[in-house]
Amino acid sequence: MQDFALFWRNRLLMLKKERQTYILHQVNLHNKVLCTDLSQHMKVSDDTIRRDLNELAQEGRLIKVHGGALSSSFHSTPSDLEEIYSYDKKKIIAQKALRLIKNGMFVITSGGTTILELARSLPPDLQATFVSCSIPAVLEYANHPQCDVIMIGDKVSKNSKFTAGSEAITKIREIKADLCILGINALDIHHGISDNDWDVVQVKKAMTGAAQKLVCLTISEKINTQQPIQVCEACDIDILITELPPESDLLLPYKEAGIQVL
Amino acid sequence: MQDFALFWRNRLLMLKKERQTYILHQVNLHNKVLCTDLSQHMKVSDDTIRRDLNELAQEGRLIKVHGGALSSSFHSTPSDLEEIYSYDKKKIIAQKALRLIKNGMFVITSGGTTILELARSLPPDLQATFVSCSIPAVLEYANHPQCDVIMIGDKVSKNSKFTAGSEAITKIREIKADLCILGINALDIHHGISDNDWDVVQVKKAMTGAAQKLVCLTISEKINTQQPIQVCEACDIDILITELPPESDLLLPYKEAGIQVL
DNA sequence: CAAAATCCTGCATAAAACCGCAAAAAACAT
DNA sequence: ATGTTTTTTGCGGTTTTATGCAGGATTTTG
Repeated sequence: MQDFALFWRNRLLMLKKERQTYILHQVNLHNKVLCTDLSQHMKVSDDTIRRDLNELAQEGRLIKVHGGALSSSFHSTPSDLEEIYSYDKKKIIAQKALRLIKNGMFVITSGGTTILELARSLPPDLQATFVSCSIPAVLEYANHPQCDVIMIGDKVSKNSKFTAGSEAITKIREIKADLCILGINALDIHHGISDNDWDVVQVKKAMTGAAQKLVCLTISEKINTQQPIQVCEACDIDILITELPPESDLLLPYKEAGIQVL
Repeated sequence: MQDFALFWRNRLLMLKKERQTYILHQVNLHNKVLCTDLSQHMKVSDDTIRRDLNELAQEGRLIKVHGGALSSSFHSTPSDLEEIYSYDKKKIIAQKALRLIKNGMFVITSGGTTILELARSLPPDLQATFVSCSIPAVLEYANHPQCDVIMIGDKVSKNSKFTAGSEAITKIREIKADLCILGINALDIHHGISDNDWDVVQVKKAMTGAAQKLVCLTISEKINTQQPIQVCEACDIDILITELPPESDLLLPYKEAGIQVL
């Protein structure tokens, strides 16, 4: 009977972190959560949930509103200023990445603002084929006069406007591109590339295996940071591009790990 | 199953901020919104909507006027009267088509401005799944708070921003949806539905076979016109929707051919 | 100018957020 | 182990927020 008690204790009491992970999952899935739903669902008081939401909101992982919370990616909000701030950096990154793309190449890319900047910067006389799951990226590529564009289809993940699912991954696995260019959200020498969205990670994982060379684009702020879910090891990266000069100290460990830094 | 309760409560209750985001979205799309429309759509009182509009107006996100609100982005006078006129027709068509879409349905649609208008008019509490090859349409569906969206992937046809090819057609053939809703460019009692783009026709052909019911949307100007390539026969259509009242003379032949006219 | 629609203002109410506080649990140190 | 500190959680009471409703004022419309 002690086992029984233990069972229920394990069943009913969710650790704080467990709860918060679950909350984030729900928020990213449904774009919104209600305090009352969550408290009923995991059998804790409203206050506890509210405290969780406030903490998560303070970390910027969601947006707290009266009655619940909304996904932060859902609503274009204060982070826009920061986006504008790093716009210049992304432009530099895009320029560096451009040098890798040659005529006739087959390139598979992720989404994200850095990739969008790359797509906008493509020289008009380039003739290449781009593959992506990201709807905004595909639209941007489609504006190019010469390049071919292939959209990977599947269920659309609404907050981030990209397709994800087993169909998408199967399709990506059928591809062997010349380059895979990923915009990444966290890179650490030990934890490799990581991200906080399950679907994004699955797709990126598939993409890393779908090309001869793996190129990663990121602003330097994201270097030496981690996110919950791993995409791949750092040593899987072939080329790393940031806005910093290649000889910067921050990048030294990655060079030593055999990554080409631009 | 516990998720089920959460599921429904999420759909019944709309957070204030959620509402306001939705309102802004509508305003930016249509350049105007009516208080009464909004309150009916989201099933809250006029007062609540008015308060929302006032708050948003105070933040400068829109311009409050008697009876509703206008987009603040370009309050330049609606220059193109014809544009507005055909917009009204399409809005009528969209409203009629809405009545066919029930909760839980699986709907496959084409692209085009009429379909876009339909996507924008979906009631916020609808829960359905939409499949499409059209990138603008998918983006529009993805803005809906509840509906699932599936993008069919393939090579992107740049001028019209939709995917087409054998992969897409194979994928469409795997689907059996409740409804297929096509925005069409030409309809004639003898030549059926026709279009002028080879890829569009191939995709539409596949779509007509991928659903139990075929619904066609078109403004009356396109009735009794022809285009070079045929999609299907007129008698394959189950339901025809135009901006005209169903008893209009123009539509008589189609009724006689066994098509339900709305 | 009159009727209809829309708005504002205050008020009532229910839900949600906040504030301490105390108990329980977990982590830590001895 | 055992006692101490820290963290986490739930509870009661209070304050704030969100929303609908009723009326009278105001605007639009024909």
